[in-house]
Amino acid sequence: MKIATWNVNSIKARLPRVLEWLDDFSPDVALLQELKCVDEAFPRMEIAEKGYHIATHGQKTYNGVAILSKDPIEDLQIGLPGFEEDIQARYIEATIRNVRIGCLYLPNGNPTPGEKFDYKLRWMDHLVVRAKELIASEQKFILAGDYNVCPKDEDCYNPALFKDDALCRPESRSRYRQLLNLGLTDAFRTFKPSGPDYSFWDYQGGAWQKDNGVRIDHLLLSPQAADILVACEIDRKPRGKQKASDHTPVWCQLAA
DNA sequence: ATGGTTGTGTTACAA
Repeated sequence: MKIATWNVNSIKARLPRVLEWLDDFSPDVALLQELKCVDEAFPRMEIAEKGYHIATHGQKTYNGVAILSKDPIEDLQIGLPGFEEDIQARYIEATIRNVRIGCLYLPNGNPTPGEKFDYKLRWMDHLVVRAKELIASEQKFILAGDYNVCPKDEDCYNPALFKDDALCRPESRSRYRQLLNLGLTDAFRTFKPSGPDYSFWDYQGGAWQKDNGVRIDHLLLSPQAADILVACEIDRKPRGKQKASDHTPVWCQLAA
């Protein structure tokens, strides 16, 4: 079972890239972020034609998350449980083939300090609470998406430049580590314990050509899911194409 | 350097 996460930066602008990726990579589950459209505007028909069930949580202009799945989508949950007052469309969760899967788009949080950074930290606190609940259920689960967190300096091409960036701030990193300390596994680091491997490159300044990137898209696995993890990779190919998203897909394979 | 990307949706804001 291949599960991929991809911040597409507008599903409307990215539809040709997404459709060719579904053909080429053929994920069993695709978790998309930054749809930038309401549910009614999601290109449901084009994606269903590729053989996917679809669940979306959209919003006008900003944010928006979706789950695409070859298998039926069960027990759909819209929004982060316990954070019902959040009006931004940043979380969707469902069960697919007996695996609980959360698709998240964490707030960017810049500039720091400020209201946006406070919102990011509050959002992460609620995510930790949700992760604790899922851990207690002892089921196979994955929390994947655009975390907007560089876990360590090695996940950033220029840590000094990002010293005060919300992606690298100690407050963001400590909350990310809280998730790991609950027993969650960073699927990517299971196979590549160290090194510069990025999932986002800014559109500006030739960042992609210079490999000036950051690793901020993650798949975190519960112990029961990590037990059956067989692969995890960053697929750089989509980032090199015309009209690319600024993020590239990250995927893992479970023996399920 | 007086620059600089992309997307949304109207001309500023978010990333």
